[in-house]
Amino acid sequence: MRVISKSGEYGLRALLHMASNQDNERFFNIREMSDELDISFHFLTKILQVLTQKGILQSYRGPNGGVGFLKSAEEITLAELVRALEGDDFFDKCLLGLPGCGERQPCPMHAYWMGIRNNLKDEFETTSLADLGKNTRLQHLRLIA
Amino acid sequence: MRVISKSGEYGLRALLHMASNQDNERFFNIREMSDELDISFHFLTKILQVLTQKGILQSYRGPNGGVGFLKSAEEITLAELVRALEGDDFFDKCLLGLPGCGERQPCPMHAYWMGIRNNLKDEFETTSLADLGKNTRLQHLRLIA
DNA sequence: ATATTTGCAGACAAAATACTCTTAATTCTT
DNA sequence: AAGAATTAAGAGTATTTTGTCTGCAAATAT
Repeated sequence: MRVISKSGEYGLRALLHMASNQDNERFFNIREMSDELDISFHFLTKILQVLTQKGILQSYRGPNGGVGFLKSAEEITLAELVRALEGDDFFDKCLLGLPGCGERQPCPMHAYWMGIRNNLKDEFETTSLADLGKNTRLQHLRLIA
Repeated sequence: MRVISKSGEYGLRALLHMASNQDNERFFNIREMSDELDISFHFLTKILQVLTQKGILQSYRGPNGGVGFLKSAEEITLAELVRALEGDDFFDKCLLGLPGCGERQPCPMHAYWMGIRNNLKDEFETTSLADLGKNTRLQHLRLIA
């Protein structure tokens, strides 16, 4: 079940890394992160750029530059992040890929799938990056292979 | 949420189409299906070939040839079909794509994601193609755009 | 038998995704 | 003011996925 794309995985990992740090206000050097997480620097840069454009991160250039949370990690839900990384329709897509699938013109999987999908959405909507980050730190969970 | 690939979508749609037919024993002409479902003939052929190789379908060549269920649609679970289409590890993959993620070396999302994943697996495991097909037929649900 | 219809198999092409490289813009340091 | 460090932006490359084409193999019909 590849729920998210490779760039989605990378973005999520990077932000979990940031959120697992004690200091939530801190700016993170992208090069350091790409080294630690073993993700291509330029590729990660691009992914984080998107998150900056979408108002989840802020960035500064120059020496000691980097990226940091714009909102606090408590206010960023997993759902919001995933939507930013994978597209706004992430939680609305038809399992069979049929355009315009919905209550009016449901596919055979629609009702069934909507239940599962909404469940996931609720879960992701009520989970903050801070939660996941704190857990990561306290339990020393790994973000690398 | 792109849970399944394009070829997975096509395979699922084709088999739902077959399962929604009254006659479960029938053989279906691939060309007719590709026309009705608006899927590339050769591409669909390839997808169904895989299902034939995996023992879900059987096929016959020649005039009036086609593909039909090997087991009855009652015995084919959605989980089995999706595994055949998307790979056996479909319900086991790490959300962050980390190899070897598991109880011993969990990623930050592991426990969380495992819950959601297993839920989906249970749902898919207890849903048969026949169920979905019957529903499709009785409610005239659409399998095309 | 021969021709026709169908699925099988593999090569090829196009599109999407993943990744790399180069240059520009910004910030800091001295 | 000059230079170094860092992110932004965009072009370019590689890999994977998706889709097409051509010929072969099997079954049927005549």
